[in-house]
Amino acid sequence: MNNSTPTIRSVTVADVAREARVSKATAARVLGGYGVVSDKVRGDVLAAAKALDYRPNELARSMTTGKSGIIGVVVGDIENSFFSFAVRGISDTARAAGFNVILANSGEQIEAEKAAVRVLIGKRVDGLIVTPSESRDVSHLRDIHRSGRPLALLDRALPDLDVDTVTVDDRDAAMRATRILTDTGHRDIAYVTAVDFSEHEYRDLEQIYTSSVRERIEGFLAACRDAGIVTPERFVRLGATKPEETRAITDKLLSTPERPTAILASDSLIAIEMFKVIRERGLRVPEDISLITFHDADWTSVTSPPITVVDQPAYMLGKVVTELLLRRIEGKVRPPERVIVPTSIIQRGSVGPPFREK
Amino acid sequence: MNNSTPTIRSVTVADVAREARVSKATAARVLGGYGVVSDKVRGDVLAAAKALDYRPNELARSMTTGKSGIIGVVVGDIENSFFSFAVRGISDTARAAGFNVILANSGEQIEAEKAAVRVLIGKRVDGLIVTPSESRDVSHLRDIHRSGRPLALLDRALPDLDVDTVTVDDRDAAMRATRILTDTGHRDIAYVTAVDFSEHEYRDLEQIYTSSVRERIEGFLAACRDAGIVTPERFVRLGATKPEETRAITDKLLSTPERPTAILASDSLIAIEMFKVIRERGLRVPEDISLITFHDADWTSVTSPPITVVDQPAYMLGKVVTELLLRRIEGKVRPPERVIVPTSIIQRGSVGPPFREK
DNA sequence: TTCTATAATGAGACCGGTCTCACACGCAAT
DNA sequence: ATTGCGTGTGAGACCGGTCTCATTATAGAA
Repeated sequence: MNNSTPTIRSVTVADVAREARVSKATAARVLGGYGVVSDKVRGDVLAAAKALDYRPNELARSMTTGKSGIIGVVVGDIENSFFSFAVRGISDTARAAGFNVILANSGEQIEAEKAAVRVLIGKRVDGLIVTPSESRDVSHLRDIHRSGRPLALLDRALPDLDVDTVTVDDRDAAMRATRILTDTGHRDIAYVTAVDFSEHEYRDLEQIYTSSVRERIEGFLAACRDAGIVTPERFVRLGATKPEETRAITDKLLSTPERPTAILASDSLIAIEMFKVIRERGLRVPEDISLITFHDADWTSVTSPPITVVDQPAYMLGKVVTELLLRRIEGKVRPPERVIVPTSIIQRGSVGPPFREK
Repeated sequence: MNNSTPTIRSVTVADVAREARVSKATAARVLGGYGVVSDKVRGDVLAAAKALDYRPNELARSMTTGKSGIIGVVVGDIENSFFSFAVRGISDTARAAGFNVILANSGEQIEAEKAAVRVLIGKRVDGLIVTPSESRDVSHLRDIHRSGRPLALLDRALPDLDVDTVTVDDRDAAMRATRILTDTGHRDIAYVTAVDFSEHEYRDLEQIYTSSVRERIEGFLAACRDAGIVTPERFVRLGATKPEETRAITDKLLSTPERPTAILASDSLIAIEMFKVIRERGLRVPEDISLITFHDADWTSVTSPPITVVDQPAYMLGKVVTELLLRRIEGKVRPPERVIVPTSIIQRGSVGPPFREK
């Protein structure tokens, strides 16, 4: 009697076969649902399986078939509700197709991303969905692709990597959001984004290795220039990766006498922190400062005033990227697709004309 | 040249062994990091592995060892930020111990929960963390436990199932929150919760099969009775599982002339919807109606006024339950633990004396 | 009746690792 | 010179499925 290890050896096809008095091959046929078997034998095997409470070992099944039924997902930050929704879209779509999802968080660190990819490849996932945190180092992604395992990119495009990609119209969305601000009369607009960077100051686009971040800055700057604003980049701030960083950036931004009269935040985590700082400083939105943020997070509709947002269809993004990946897993050979999902702007109450005592 | 199937057969230990001119067993020894090998051979094998870009097949490894390095997690609703945080706590703790996580969403449906458990068992996860949606039907959980696979329960206890369990002090938390309301003078307090139920009316505790929901109702009713409120159950509402349901409940609750003067919401998803309805009806918080909710969701601190909440340490809950599970996976034999994590109440501005034109 | 096509079943290889066991070799003790 | 022991290596079974191929039984055709 071995009670040190309580693990009971699980029931295998061989056990069922023995119980049903048929060969392992035959039992496997009915249990695996392939090949042909007579109705009588099928009944016997099924009865034996039920009696023994047989549960197929998916691992062993995966070994031979080479398919694991698992999709690996690497996102930048699950805590960000934009990603939560995307992941929900991925999970739902995958599950509907009979796939499971292993989720890994890269924390936007390239090394963590590489490690996650390695682990998932080791687990022989049937395909990967990645939110690449950098466009400089894509060797690990190229490896996936080369190994024949389907790869699809979410939210961020990689110019060097020609695979299925689903993004939103970041550049355009940033332009439209900025235009709302300039049309209302703003000339001093801050753009605050989360790209990992030691300094908060922006120098030029060459610093930015994340496509979505870059395109949004481009769009922001373009719209500003269209409106005749001279050096719009003076109010671009990077590195709002954590609440404390965002707070520091916001504090500094609002402390100068020629502070911006409007802010465009690149995600809702940044915006909520900025909103808190704004309120703590006794400033009013939109009378003292206007605010627009990317992502229609739940909180944006319950503040006073509610916040004008760029609504990114995150769930849809996840759904579409998964559909693309699944098609490729099914072996359809076709040129890689680059889908750009349109965004819309939900105008609420956080934008007003600039306040400026002259 | 075979370009119909781009899948390149992956490099195996046998390939590496051949390249390094050693036996498969020896190559496996250095690659797997077990047994003894001479330094020379180790070098040869490692060089061959690097040259061939060998990646171990975790699936095959799991087959023989019986361990998959995966923890299965079944939660009620990932969209709920309480669970997001808990899952984050689980993921972080698991990853730190070298485990991966497969996440499944039950949507609080017992059948989906059973299906998820079956799939995860099939994948031979090393252990499971489940948020049981019902206490009536626990056969599938008992099966896990019986199969020798460690199981730990999150957020909800099961009286019949003696396994590691981590919950919060739901009853006590509900009492404390209610007492804040009664101390401020409220006599007509609504309690709105999310348990799946066709009707919204509450009859008795026998209806409730989810421990946390039940304990909270108990706590709420007890605190009301302590304050001398006669039939506190008249304002208990069930079935706020979706925004539309919550909206319907809230509308009905606020339409009657003897409407409640305070509300206690069992989660932040319910509370945000109620808050919206309250505002749409032109009611003010806390002048016209007081509001407390479970879970310190981000939005609760940016409304005007900010919302008083029961702060549940969701991340900590996930962390603790994972630690318990990991210990058991490591084979430590010990009696099951039931950990109750304390909550705290964060008083903000959503509670005031009852308004009543008499 | 004999031959052949077809259906049903069994035997065993295989997937890619782990791990047990046997064996060869070298060196110290007897 | 013989025995003994430890170290390093190889051969091959094993995990629990899938799947190919051979074999047998059965029915229909010649």
